[in-house]
Amino acid sequence: MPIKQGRDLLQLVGYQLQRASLAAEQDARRALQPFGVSPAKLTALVLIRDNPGCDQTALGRALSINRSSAMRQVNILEERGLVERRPGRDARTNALHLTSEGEQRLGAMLDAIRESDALSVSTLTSEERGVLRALLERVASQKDRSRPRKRTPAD
Amino acid sequence: MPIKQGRDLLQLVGYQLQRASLAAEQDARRALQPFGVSPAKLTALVLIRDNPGCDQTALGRALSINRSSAMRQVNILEERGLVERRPGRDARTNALHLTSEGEQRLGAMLDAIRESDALSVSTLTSEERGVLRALLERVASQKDRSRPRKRTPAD
DNA sequence: TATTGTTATACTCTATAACTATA
DNA sequence: TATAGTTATAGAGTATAACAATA
Repeated sequence: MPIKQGRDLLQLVGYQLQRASLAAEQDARRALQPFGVSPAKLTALVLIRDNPGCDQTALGRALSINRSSAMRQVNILEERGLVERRPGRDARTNALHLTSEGEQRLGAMLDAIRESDALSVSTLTSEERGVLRALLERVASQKDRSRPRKRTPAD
Repeated sequence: MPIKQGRDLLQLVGYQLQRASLAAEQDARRALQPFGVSPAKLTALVLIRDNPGCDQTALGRALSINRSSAMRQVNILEERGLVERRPGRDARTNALHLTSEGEQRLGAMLDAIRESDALSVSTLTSEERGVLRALLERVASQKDRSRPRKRTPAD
């Protein structure tokens, strides 16, 4: 017998967000499996491609992780030959770039993820998808989340 | 200098879902911190309260985790005196119930989470929140996610 | 002093695989 | 055979705290 989700959960936007996000993430993970990367790593690759020469700390901020965690991700992408560290704007920083292999593979990954994304929301009309994306963008980019904000994720 | 999110990311509903979900989850985590539980554990508590006597495997399915992972969560909730295992419908199964302390604490947790949830979507009108919840529900409960589905999370 | 990268360490959450005891 | 619980183990992802080099 299946479990009931009562009103206390269903009324929470955060609960629905989590469930929808998890479902889409699993779809994406499956689609990216042949490439051996997670959805988060694909995001990192796209950010590096679109911000060539960025440093690890900035990348981490964009991914909502701290620079130590960002380093780990970059290490993995570098080991796989997708990303390289070049000398940065000063002697402390690395400039991140995709390798040519990284650029090539990323193209195929994006094809796969676009297909998977469409499947994740295949029950919505094209207009509804637009509405959803716009509402989500407002929630995600809401600056004041009340409460004392001190650090950006934590560091 | 901040990092640019190009169109390749912004056009993906899954990307926006993940960002909005993460933001709301962090809000929830902060709100629940005084209670020492994560958002996922709150979900487990509500599901147990609303499905008294359910077993661990069913709980896991509702949480999209397998029975081994469900066990770990129940162990923690039991250690904290919020949940108890009683004899189940047959000798293999446990019947999960909230303790009286669990019921009491859950009430306060729900107050906190409702407030946090409202803050997470405070830039949306009440109507927009309803639209968002409805759209998310359809994405989350979409049954056919194409591709060969065999196991429910994995087991 | 502040910042970047780095390392070591630990924690949370999840999964897999195997075992047991039931059914 | 199939199912529920359990255990041991491993992996991914993140965090904290320190340190060195540089600004």
